[in-house]
Amino acid sequence: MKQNGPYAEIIVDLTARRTDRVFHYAVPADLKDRVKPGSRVLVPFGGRRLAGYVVGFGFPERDVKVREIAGIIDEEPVLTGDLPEIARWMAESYLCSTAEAFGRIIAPRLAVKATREVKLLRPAFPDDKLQEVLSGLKHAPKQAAVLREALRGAGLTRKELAAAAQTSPATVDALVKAGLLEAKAVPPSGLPGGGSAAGSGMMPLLNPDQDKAVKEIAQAVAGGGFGAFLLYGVTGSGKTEVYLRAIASALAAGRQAVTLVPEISLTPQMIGLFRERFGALVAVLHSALAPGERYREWRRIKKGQAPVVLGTRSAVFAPMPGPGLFIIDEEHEPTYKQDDHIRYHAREVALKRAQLAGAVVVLGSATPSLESWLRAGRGGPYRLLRLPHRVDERPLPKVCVVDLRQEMKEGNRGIFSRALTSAVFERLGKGEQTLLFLNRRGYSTIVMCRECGLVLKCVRCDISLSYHLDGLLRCHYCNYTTDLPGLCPRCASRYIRHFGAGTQRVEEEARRTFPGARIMRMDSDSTSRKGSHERIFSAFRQGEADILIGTQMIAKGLDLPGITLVGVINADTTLHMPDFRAAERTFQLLTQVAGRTGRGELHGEVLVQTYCPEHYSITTASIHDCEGFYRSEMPVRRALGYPPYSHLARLLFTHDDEEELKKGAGLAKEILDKIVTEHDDLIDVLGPAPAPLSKIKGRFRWQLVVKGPRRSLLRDVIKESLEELQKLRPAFKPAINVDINPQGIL
DNA sequence: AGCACGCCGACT
DNA sequence: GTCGGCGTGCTC
Repeated sequence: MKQNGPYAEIIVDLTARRTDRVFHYAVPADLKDRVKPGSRVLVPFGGRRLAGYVVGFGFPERDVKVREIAGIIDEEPVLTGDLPEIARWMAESYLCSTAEAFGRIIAPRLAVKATREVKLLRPAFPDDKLQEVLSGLKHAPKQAAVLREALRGAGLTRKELAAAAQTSPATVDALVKAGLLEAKAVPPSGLPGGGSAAGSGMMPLLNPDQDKAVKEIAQAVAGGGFGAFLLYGVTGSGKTEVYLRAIASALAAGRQAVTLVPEISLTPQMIGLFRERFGALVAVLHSALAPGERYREWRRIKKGQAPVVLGTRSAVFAPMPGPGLFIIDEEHEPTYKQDDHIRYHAREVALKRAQLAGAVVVLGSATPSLESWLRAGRGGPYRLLRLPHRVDERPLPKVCVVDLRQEMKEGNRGIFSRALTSAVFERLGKGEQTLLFLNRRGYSTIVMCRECGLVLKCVRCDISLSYHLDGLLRCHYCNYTTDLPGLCPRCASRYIRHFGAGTQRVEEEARRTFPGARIMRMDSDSTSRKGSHERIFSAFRQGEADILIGTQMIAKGLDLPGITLVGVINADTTLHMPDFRAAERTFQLLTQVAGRTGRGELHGEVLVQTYCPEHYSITTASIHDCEGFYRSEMPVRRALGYPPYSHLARLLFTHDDEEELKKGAGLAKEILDKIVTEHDDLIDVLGPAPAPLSKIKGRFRWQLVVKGPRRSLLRDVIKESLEELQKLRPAFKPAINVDINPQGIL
């Protein structure tokens, strides 16, 4: 960053290739002390005023008339440390403007000021009085719930506690007033005196695997250089404890640590766990924070007062002064990839920041992504740490695979197999709970033979063909099309057709099959209202229903100890998504679902219904064999040139006139082909083809899939083609959206 | 992205 | 003779 000149170098807040460069502005005398690198300022630009980011100081290259900065937006610089460099790297890697990257980094709008005390609440009575206190609250169930939450996660604020118990802060106040909860004030600038990092939490003993992992990570952190670990631990193997110890080692080295968790895991219990261990050193960042709270946390992080950061995806941009550790829990989760605006991957950003800062990255998962698994292999850049044993040594649940073809042959065409039906009846008889899990309904319809399980796939891309209203089957990668066959090409059955059942149909059939059972349904329809998601969970946890039917969202995160049976209605919907990650998603989903059961005292069983019982993603998931899955899937990816052996980009073209769109996408293809031949044919351009969702809000969508082994080359080729296309405007009509390494091709 | 400047058709 | 079409070019 240049510091040698009187003029502020500023990137203006515009998303256009032509303006994505430095502009120089004079700094008025009254702002001299406040305009610094990383400041956000207001500048005149053309006829209007724009926000701009100060990136340095210098002189304009040519003689231009320099205007004056009109004002300053924030009291202090917002882009400090490595963040400007990260923005440049993001602009480069994800093909967006620098201003956009800046915007994303400071995104959750930094409101102004608001700095007041935080009060953490904890129970104010001895443990042996608990029963007594709870029985005293028999007629105040809300208060009892609050108290239970306070016991689970010591050190939550009034609002957090209220949210955890699904009540209002007033209930919490009542308990404080009754003297059952006490408030401990923590100044927002709360480094406890003496520099002691520890909160009051007890440290559980480590098993040998955990101990080894902690030692290796701590050693790397102390070393002060870049390093990356894949912490591969089965469900319940105590990864979180390893994280907490690793964080302590970063604090000991005088550095800060960021822990990213998927949205769904950032529960009050999780926050409580961190606060218990690290007290006021913890800052929490997530989307639900009010602007004032967010700003408070942001400032504490920036000043180094809160060196333990816990948050969701965007917390990867937290402004730590000297980051020493980045932890990404459930690193395989697709939520770490932003799927609108700038399509960044938090894992990649964390790795980049760690490289810049000389920090350590820990990627934790029970089912690591293939990308990370490959990198943790022999000769790869990550070190593999294994936690093969569950802390409580409880066995993983038994998984049974039910062959729906067999059901079909024996005349059962319903949604529930006989095995699942009788297993549900068994739970109903014992008063235990069942979870019926329905994978998200395929957004595009696939065609399957119900007798032999054959799914028609593109011979070139190995992607399931989607059935379209025009009666054709089509590959969304390369646009190969074919007619819908009347008979199954493998077994000549007539029962080859498109299919898929929604949650409502499952609910109807469940009500018919299990009369008298209390059934709850949870999907995006029934949970659109905020908080209803949590409400359904808590009602179910309290035994208000026997059967819970739901989609994706119930597979993750939440504890439902009463469940002893999980039924996966149809594993094939995920398995045959028209996406190269379909098998991986299926494996992860089944593994996660299996992790939902047998968490309480009772042990659990999982029944997976499928027409493809011999598919490796199902056979390996059923015996909890992650590595077996990789052994089967990796060669497939390698043979077809998919990630992790290559990089893939999706260019999405949208326009409201379909003809113009097709023309534009075709033109883009020609231009890409031309550039690619200049580059040694290391890159494949597939399509154009209609996107799986071929029309959204009246806008048609077509896509090109570009893949190649080298990411930088892929990016350069796309960049060049985008520039060519821009030159052709306005004759070239469609809007273009680029996603480098998309998680799915929706 | 906006907003100007600029060079050709139908209006007072 | 003027209002306004939107092509193209710049913004410190």
